[in-house]
Amino acid sequence: MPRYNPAEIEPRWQAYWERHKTFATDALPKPGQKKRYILDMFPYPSGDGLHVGHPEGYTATDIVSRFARMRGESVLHPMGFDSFGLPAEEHAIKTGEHPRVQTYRNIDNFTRQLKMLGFSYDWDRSLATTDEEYFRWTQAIFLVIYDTWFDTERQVGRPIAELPIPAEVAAKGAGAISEYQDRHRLAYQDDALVNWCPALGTVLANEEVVDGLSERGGHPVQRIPLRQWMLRITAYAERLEAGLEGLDWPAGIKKLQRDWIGRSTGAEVDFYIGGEETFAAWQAARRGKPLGDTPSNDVLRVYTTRPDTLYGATYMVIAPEHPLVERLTTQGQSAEVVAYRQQASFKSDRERTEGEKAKTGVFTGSHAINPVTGRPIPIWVADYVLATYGTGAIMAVPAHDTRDFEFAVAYGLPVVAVIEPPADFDGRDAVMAGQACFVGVGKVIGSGEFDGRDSDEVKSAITRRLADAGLAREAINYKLRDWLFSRQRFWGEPFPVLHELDAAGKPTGRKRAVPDDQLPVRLPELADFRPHGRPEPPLEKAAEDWLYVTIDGVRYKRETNTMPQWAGSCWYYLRYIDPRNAGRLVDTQKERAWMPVDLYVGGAEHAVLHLLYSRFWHKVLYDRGWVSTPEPFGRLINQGMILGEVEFTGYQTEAGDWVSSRDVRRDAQSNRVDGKGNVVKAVQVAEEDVEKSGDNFVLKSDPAIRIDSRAHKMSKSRGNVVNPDAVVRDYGADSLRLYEMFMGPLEATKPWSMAGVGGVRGFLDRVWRMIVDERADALGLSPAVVDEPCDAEQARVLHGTIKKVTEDTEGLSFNTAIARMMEFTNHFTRCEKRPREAMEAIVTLLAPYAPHIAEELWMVLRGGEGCVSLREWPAWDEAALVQNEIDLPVQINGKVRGKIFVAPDADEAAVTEVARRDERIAEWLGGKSIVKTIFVPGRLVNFVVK
RNA sequence: GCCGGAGUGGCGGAAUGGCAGACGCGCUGGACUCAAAAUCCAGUGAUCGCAAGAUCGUGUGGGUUCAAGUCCCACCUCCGGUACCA
Repeated sequence: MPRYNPAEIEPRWQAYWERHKTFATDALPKPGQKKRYILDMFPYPSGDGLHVGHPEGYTATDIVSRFARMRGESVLHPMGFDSFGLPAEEHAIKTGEHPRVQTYRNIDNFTRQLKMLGFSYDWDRSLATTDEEYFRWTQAIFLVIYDTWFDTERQVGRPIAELPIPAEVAAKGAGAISEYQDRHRLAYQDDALVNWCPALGTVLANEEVVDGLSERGGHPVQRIPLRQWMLRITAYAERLEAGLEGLDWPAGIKKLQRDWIGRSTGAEVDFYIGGEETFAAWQAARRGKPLGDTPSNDVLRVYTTRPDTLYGATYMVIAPEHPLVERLTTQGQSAEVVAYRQQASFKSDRERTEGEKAKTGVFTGSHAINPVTGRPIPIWVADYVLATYGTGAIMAVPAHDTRDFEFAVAYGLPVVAVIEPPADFDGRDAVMAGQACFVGVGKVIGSGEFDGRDSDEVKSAITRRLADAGLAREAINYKLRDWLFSRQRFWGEPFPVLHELDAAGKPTGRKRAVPDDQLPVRLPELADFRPHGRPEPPLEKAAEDWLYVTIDGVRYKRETNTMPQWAGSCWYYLRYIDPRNAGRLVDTQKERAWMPVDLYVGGAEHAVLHLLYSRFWHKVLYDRGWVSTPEPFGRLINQGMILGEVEFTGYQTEAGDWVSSRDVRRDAQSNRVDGKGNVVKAVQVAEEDVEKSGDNFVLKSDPAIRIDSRAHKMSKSRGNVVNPDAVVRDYGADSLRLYEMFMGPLEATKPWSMAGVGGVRGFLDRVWRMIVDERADALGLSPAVVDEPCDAEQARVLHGTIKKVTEDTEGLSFNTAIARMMEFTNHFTRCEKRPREAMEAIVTLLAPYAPHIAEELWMVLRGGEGCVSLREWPAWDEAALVQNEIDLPVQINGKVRGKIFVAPDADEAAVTEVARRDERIAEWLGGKSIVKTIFVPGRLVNFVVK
């Protein structure tokens, strides 16, 4: 009884592919073949093993890869592991087991699971970011970045040796030059705030801090300044933004990146703070002189995107950290300002910006002069202005900015409208009276010579006028900040940087790169992974012989920070191209041959950071001649999230009485309560106890009780996680693959359904029975499979299926391709005679989707002749698709009233003629006159009657 | 608040402006069986009707069109992201 038995078939074919290296990729694309680089976002090998979300994207790329190979393309389809990361280190702290041990154990498990699913990766190219041969090159790339400065004029990264040194710097000697270079490198050190948790004795990543408390333990977290490595990604803001244009990425992802980069255009304007008496003289002195890069010390410089509202600037605000705060604070205001600044310093950026809190601030006691009105306006300190954006100071225009308006209302500052809202604007009068805020475009008023013009047109006009007067200049700003690149962690790449020490063992401030022949800088062996209780990195605990090195007689201390997890994932796609190259990060010829990535599939959670960081590194490598394409990833697809099975949730009181979900609310303590305020608990309700009533689900036993139905994210705590191992055990890998592709569009969020897995398994069973004789003793062909050609209808189904599956696979519409293969199977299962050519074709079409069963059936059909995975993709015959008669809907006034059988290419006259003869149509037309006939050849005919 | 995405049978979903609900799950009935499972066949949006058939139907309200799930306007709900960037 040769039943379909995936548990036996699948491991056998996996072993076959591995033995024959079926999916090994040549070093270069085969001559004459199109190259296709198809990439998955590689996983972090967590201890929990593969999640069913992983195989979703991996199956999609596997189908595309197998399909491309069958169409004669050279495919590069690799897989690896993003294996640095916090969990392994935490595990080490807890158990004392080295992170490396756990990491590679997890990688082995992931590899086993991925192989179990039959993905056609070239496993010889597999890599892990924790491999020394890999991070040797991560360190080398860091040194390329370290060796690069950004030439703003030419918008290109160049070797630091080419950085022009100003004469006055050069005059001060080697130390000054080196310091000057350090200030211009794309990798530089700066003091930055880190999350230090004294209770845990460790520094935390931002993701580990929730509401100012540590995620684990809930201990308070302080922000303390520490010397950090930064990467100057802001230098590339312009190019990262511009480069998005040509990418075949989802529009939403591009927009997210654009918003993250946050380019805005406007003006920098200098406001005089030297007092009213000297204003005129100052103004005269400024005339005709362009604004310098550093503002003179008698002005407060602001950045604004709304120069058109300058006449309405009634006060100014500076950030609490602004360098001018102390100078601007008068004696009388000092106590208040000092207190306010101190209070603000306790809050993290996140706390300061979260929620729609009331705005707070204090008056400095000083005034600036509005350069266009000549009137003095007060300068306030408020934390709604961020020191890290623009100039850290703003001109406040309460009439035309909601934040400024709120602040002005709170502190009784004047609101002066300088833009008149359009006549049809609702709160027009309130705006004009200074009681509301209007942010739109309108007519400029109260602005001297600019009155009466459109506000958006005045923007540049006013900037030009001020620029002539030496008071402003056009400016571009980005929200993007430089990338804080160091972590105080053990399990990461060490920085290949050495800090020079003087004879006394004190740092001189000078640094040098670790020489290339000394890479990689390996992690030291630590006896103990527990935090040492100081905010410095764990590597400070390393043995002296690791920590200190002498080169050419100079003693150095190693950098002890490590790189963030992003580092390894920034460039892994390049290493796959040439994974064992010991001399270069990637061979130039191979890189030119395979790059860019043609299809990149992964979760939307990486829409911003990973994809932005990778693009940044890639552009630096491009500028420095290491790679040949300006962008790494040509086409990007985000797979949707897979949710747990749909759950029905009801609510019960303590006493066990049902409460309708309509009456359940959250109280102030966020308990669930019923209408009377009694606390209720959520309980799961079985599907069979629930029925639909109107738009809602209700309890069958009591239709007055409404039940919630929803699918939730899979989570351990919810207990709805689906384990791929169990699915493969119960249904087989082909069923898991096929189900995940059949659930719905790749990019959609969709709930899991184990019954649905059973459904596609049923389909594979049917395919099996269509071809295999299940009643025979040995594996052999069903007697229904015959060496005869298809009849006309079979040919139509066959060629229609080839066409649909080909087009849908190309378009990544896997769900509809599978549906079509099901229709094929339904049709041929009903046929007494199943022509061999049709059976061979369906097995070939199925091969990318369910490769194991396809190989097995191919063996049955062809008796072990070759391997279907490498077979040529079938072509369809358009001629087989044409029908000699179709049923054409006949509409009367847009409603289908009948169908007629006509030739597909019948013309309007013929169709009308046949339709009029049709009994039912004639009845509908009876006594009415046809005003108009709409005829769509081959689709329908519509009579408009009166 | 803002920015995305989505609302179609009991459920997942399908539909270049042209027959709404392909395909799958579930359900109902039938065949096979002593019986069950498995398999095969048929049916399955709602309402009315013995039937032929009719009417309604893609979140809501309006509009464009011979024709709207699809296009336009206004709104509602859900999901995801984001948080004072001047």
